[in-house]
Amino acid sequence: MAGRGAGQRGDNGWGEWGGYMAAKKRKLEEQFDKDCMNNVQQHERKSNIFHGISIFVDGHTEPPADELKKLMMEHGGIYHAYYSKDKVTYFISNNLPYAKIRKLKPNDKVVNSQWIIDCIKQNKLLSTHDYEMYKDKTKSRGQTELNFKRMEPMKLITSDFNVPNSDDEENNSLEKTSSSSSETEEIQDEDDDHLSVLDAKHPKFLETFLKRSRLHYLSSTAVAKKVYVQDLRQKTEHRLLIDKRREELKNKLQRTERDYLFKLNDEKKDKIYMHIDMDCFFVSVATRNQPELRDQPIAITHSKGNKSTTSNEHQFFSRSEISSCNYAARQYGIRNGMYLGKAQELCRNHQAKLLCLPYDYEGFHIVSDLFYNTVLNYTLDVEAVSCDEMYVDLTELIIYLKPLHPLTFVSLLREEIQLNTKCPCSAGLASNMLLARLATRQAKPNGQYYVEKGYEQEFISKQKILDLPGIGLSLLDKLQQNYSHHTIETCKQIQNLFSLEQLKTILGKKQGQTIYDMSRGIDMRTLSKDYLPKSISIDVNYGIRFQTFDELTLFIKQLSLELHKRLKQAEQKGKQLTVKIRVRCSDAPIEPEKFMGCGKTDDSSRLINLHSYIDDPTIIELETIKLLKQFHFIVADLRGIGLSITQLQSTTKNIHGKDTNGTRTLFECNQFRVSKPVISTDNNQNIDQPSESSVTRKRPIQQEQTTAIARKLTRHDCYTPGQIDPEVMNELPTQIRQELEEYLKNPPSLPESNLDLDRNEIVEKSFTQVIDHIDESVLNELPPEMRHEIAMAKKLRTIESKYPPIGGKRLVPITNPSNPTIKDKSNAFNVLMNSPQKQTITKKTLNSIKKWRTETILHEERNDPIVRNEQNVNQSEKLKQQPNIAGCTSLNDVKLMLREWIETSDEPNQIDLDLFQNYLIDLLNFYNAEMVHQLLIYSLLQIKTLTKIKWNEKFQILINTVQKHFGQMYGGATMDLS
DNA sequence: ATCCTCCCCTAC
DNA sequence: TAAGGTAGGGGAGGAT
Ligand SMILES: Nc1ccn([C@H]2C[C@H](O)[C@@H](COP(=O)(O)OP(=O)(O)OP(=O)(O)O)O2)c(=O)n1
Ligand SMILES: [Mg+2]
Ligand SMILES: [Mg+2]
Repeated sequence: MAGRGAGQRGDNGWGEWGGYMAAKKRKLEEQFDKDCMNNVQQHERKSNIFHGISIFVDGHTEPPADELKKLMMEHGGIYHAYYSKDKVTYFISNNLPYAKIRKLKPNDKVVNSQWIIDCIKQNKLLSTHDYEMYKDKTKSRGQTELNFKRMEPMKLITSDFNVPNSDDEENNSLEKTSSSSSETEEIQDEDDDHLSVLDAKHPKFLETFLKRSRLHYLSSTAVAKKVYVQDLRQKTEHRLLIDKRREELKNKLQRTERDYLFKLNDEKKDKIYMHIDMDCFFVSVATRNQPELRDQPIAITHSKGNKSTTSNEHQFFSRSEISSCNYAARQYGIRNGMYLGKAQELCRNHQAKLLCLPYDYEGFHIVSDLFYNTVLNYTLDVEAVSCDEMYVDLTELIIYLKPLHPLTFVSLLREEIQLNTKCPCSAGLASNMLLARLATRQAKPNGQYYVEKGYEQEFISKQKILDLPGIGLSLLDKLQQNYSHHTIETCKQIQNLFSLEQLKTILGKKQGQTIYDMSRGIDMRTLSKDYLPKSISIDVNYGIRFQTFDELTLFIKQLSLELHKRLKQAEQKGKQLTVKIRVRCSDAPIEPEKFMGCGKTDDSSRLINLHSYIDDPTIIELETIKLLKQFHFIVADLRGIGLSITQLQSTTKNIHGKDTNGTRTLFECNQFRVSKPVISTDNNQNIDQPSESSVTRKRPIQQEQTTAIARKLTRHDCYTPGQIDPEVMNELPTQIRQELEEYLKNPPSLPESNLDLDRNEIVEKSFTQVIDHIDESVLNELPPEMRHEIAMAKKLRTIESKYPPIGGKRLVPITNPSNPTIKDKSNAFNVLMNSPQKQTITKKTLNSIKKWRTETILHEERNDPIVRNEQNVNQSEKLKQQPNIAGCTSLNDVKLMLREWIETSDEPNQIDLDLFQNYLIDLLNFYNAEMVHQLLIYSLLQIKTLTKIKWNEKFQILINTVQKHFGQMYGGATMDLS
């Protein structure tokens, strides 16, 4: 109460707030209208009271950060998007979490945002004295526990501000953390890392994140290996090397009886596939020089695992993910991908201690290269799967070495791998890839298994469905839905319980067929040897915490640049850009359990067709922002973003992809390529080093250019007349610039964007951005009209209803708006606000629910597959649900709501209008034209009797739209509304 | 029918 | 604390 005392706000204060609220839309309009490429924003200078003051806003404040930013700029101050020790004079925060309070340095001042408001109100720089928070802490460090107790009253004082729900946890964690004597040293050691260590606002975030992300490592190395194998395949030197190695092997082989007995029935048709995979790869690598450790349970995590605890206390449950765990750990039920906390718990139950080792990316590289090269020394019939795994077609090799049992060779091969890498691996052999892969599972750890001819049926029958590649919990769940009386587990059950037709109905045509085949051990795939990328993308769903659109823009710039680099590296350009966002579900807490994680989100994506093949970072950035603006989301709620380039075309290869033997570059990820790969195997027979062989290779494009262009032009209509062919520009030194110029001349069209409406929506978006930060007590004192507006906006976010597609223009048939049973689970607002134009709300909403279920099942319980599939809402059932608006379904309720709406607003808000319009269309689709008719009549009557003149025009548009829809349904008829 | 967009799922 | 990326297959349902 102190900060914004009642006395202060009386006349002046609230008028100002009102004005402030009213001015908001205009200001935000300005902000979003400005050139996106440039973050520098012009602000009208109103005073200079904050001259020399710079602030850093942390946590959730009221008003929100972007408002504070504007206020600072308007009054001569500086706003920093990211904390920097030297530049920032004040932290602005209403509720620093304890973790951050702990790290405050002696001179750091945390000031309540009210200070800024009050300064502006009085038009002078006030002392921060009365606004400082956590003061005691900053004066006497090293006595954290005491300090905190003295801080308590301070917190109480600020209790009329938003207090994060995490507060309690923080309090609880105090005793333990504060007693550590090394606490203060830690603080001093931290420098720029100071606060909010690294979220996506930090300029180095992306770099750091990618460097540390294991999943990024996996993705990038998988591609790298595919490229590597493909490159090698075209090298004659390497083929000679293989011949030599095979010859050597043949000479030193010591055959036993089984070798002489082994025969392929038909050397032309029979196949021997091998799937080979390193055992607990990351752990094996990390322990390859201390194999004595391997008897105890080990996991690879980012967390050191020190905080391991003997209690179940919430705050010590580590959400650091286990990348890989060894077999000693698996014995206790620990699995890859499991949270460390859970693993520690499992260990504790067995009186064991889990050893946590850090990632050794350099080691992974070395071992992975050795692993690949050891195999590739014998054959090029290899399909890379990942850094620790590949398929090999052994047929030809075994024929060459005959008489030889395949397992004899595999034993030798695995021995050699073990020798070279000091890491174990396992291999599965069979007549097709599927069975080979399943055999590997059987073989692990450190073993091999051959599903020989005649044993295939027996083998497949006992396999678990979940072990089939491509079948996960979701698909299994779908099957389970149809057989609730059995627990479906094995392939045998699939064989017996489902006909092909059934499977196709349940899972779709292709997946049905695939599962039908797989459950019978049938797999007709062959090694795919021609690797052609179909998409190149970058996703970040971690550490995404923005407060202003500018911060987001800055991050997009980095993403675009990174994506550009990847395209370059892959020598690809693309014609299509897809932007994907993840937005915090409204029912999800602001901060998820996992630190800096994305939590439960609603996802949306949208693509744009570019008019030419591009890889330019600026274009990517520009288009991304354009696409981004078509979504409706609250910047602070953004939790993830992804850019993807598709419709790729090689910049060096023949267009028709008819494999011009040329030149494929090694698409390697620089972050992880910390040292040159070790290429020598023990036997000193080497394969060319991947990176130098292909990355630097000059490409022979000139000769092919004209034909390439000719072919391309006949193949695609991707060039508008008069446009310079990018293929030609390609070879010019100023290529990028020209491309950009060209692009700017002919920007791709955004089919349904309507500028006016766009802007309108963004304003609304910005408005909704604030509503969460409005305190209840504040709300109550607002004038009725404003209160209503806020209430409506809030409703929109919590009710199950829909929001019109971008541009609001296109009329789409909307079949089903809502389902009350979903209401609490899925955030309709995010889903619907971001719904694609051309899709029904129904579908998107249903998907969202499904996803919610799956995520609950897969993520929260993902290591506990027993807990799944309960409340599945039948889709056809959903279609029968009443449409509703703001939770109202009955005619009377809706009428009451309408009346309130019309009564309290002089002018209808577009969001509300759209909401209503779509509700009416829902009703039509629900064959309740009668209700539509009554509601429209009623509304018109209200507008008339309450003399809301400004409503007429907008409402007429709504009516026209509804009429049109009505006409479509009823053969051109119109409703009589007179 | 087939294509297109926007998803979802799976795998490492 | 923690580093939840990405490629590719495929389905739903509207557009053509
Ligand atoms: N959820 C996962 C799965 C895997 N990986 C990483 C770590 C693994 O070591 C590597 C290889 O994955 P595998 O599926 O081959 O698993 P492992 O090699 O660890 O064990 P296995 O012996 O079962 O192959 O990928 C990961 O980071 N997160
Ligand atoms: Mg493995
Ligand atoms: Mg593997």
